[in-house]
Amino acid sequence: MDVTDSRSQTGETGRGRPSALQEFKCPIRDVLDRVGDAWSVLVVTNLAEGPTRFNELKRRIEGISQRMLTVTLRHLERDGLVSRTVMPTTPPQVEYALTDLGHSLCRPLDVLADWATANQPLIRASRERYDAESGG
Amino acid sequence: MDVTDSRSQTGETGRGRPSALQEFKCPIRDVLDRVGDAWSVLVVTNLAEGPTRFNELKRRIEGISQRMLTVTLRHLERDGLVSRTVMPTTPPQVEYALTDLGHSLCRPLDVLADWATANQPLIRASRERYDAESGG
DNA sequence: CAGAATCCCATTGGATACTG
DNA sequence: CAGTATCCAATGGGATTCTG
Repeated sequence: MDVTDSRSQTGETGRGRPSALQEFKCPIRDVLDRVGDAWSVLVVTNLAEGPTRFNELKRRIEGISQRMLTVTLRHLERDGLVSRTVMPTTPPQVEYALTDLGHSLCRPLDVLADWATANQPLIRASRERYDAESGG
Repeated sequence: MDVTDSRSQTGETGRGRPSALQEFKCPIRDVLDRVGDAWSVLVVTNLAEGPTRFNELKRRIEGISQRMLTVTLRHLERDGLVSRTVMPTTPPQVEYALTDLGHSLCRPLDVLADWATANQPLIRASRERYDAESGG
């Protein structure tokens, strides 16, 4: 199963990915990795509005597969960014919510999003210019 | 060759990855992707100190492969975050530097890094707790 | 020095089917 | 509803080799 991360404790897979920076390169890389993950950001953003149930999240984050939503939520829960509450009903309901730590991430995320939004036009333009010069 | 991104213009690979959010999900995702990329951040951080040549970068970002440094620099150049200057010497020297846009990214990056640094202990602790409960 | 090209395995992640 | 398990295609990225 690919949900378990016991691998990440050895820090060495053999070849695969660097794993290098994970340990000795940049001590905060593993934290940043979660931000780089597209789905994680989407999930955190959605949960910022309030506690949400599994399928509601799945519906809102249109395009995410069931598997990735599960995996992403597990990661966020493991990191203490998201809490998971099971309601003993039939059928069972599970509610996900941001923890305080999770909420605290929203600010840095907003700063980054603001930068991205503000500079997206320049970046897009730069890409078109680059592609035009390369291709022609 | 995997350096070309003509794929990203169609926005559809067939199955592979979502590519979904790339276009219609989160318009700034493609920008954020660059931040999520471990190497990109490392390169930008290093260039923030001043213009640097290829092999000097490779030496400083210990662990990066030649291929990934090339690919990463191309991406950053395409996005207009990094400039590439070829000095007509023998042997040729190529100097990479942050553009104004590249420099402007440093602030949001710092904010994020500060958050990561400040909260890493909590996250680590949460992970250990989670792993202990799951494993035991 | 600064890359480009090739080879190839490891991880990613969608699709699908099954469970409590 | 809220997952878990399995299968498999596509991508990521290190290692290696070759060039101007």
